Amino acid sequence: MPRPSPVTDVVKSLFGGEARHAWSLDELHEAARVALGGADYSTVFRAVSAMEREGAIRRIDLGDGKAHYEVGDDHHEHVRCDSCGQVAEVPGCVLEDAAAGVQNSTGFKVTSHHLVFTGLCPACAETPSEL
Amino acid sequence: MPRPSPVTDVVKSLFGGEARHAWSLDELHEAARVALGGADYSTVFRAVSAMEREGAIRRIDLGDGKAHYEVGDDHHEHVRCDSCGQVAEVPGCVLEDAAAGVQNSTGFKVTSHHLVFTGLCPACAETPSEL
DNA sequence: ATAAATGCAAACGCTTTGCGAGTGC
DNA sequence: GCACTCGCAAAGCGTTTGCATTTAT
Repeated sequence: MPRPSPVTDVVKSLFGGEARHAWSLDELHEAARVALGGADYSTVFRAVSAMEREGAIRRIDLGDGKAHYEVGDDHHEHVRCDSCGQVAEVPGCVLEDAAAGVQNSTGFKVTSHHLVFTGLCPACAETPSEL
Repeated sequence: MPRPSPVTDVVKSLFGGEARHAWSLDELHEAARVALGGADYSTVFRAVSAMEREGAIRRIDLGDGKAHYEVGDDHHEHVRCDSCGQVAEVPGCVLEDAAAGVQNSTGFKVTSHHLVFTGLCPACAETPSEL
């Protein structure tokens, strides 16, 4: 077994922790950097890659050009704030049956889907001046 | 006014033409290169950017890491084949009301969404050996 | 001359990899 | 000594931009 792996451990704990979902590599890197005295981007990347390979986390694309990762237990969709970038998750999956419809209308055998709602989070929706 | 602009013209015509949807820059570049004797990637990019700026086309993200563009009249979703990458469009928009649900459950003011189904196109679903 | 389109090459942002050094066991 | 993690630096990949050239008016 591996012995000390501060960076990797921190990354793992980050996913274990709080309600934070959909980490980007930047965010993970920054968090790791803060938690320890410093951590390299590539090390964080490798930790994340390993976790993804093991199936512990899943990579998702939120349409902002960056890769995001989240713990891969349940399947759900996301809402991303156009203004601040905050991401929240949508409780249920509204698409289970929609997939069937798609299959009928296009002939594609739908195996998965990828949905992101965008809009404004409660906070940004209130502030008169957005970005 | 601009005078001769072979590349740009070809790009525009490509969008006007056939049933081809969701062009990637590569595809546009290749098509333009074939149509004329040659065309530069950046020129194609600029033509596309201009069209996007004018609202003639819309950029969409199909989750394959590349930018895709399509004529921006109606709003619809996509199905992309995991095997060959072919993209088909899904007739209706199944999400109009779903967005309302999301808004209720998350508090986000949903202004847009971005959905891509993935799976296997009819052809790839039949062939026993896929990529 | 002027304005515009083009090609070329290089910059960029983010992801990914090669490699050498440090370190528990 | 070995296996493993880490950091550094550089490579990749796709997108974007700067600049000099050509060309139709």
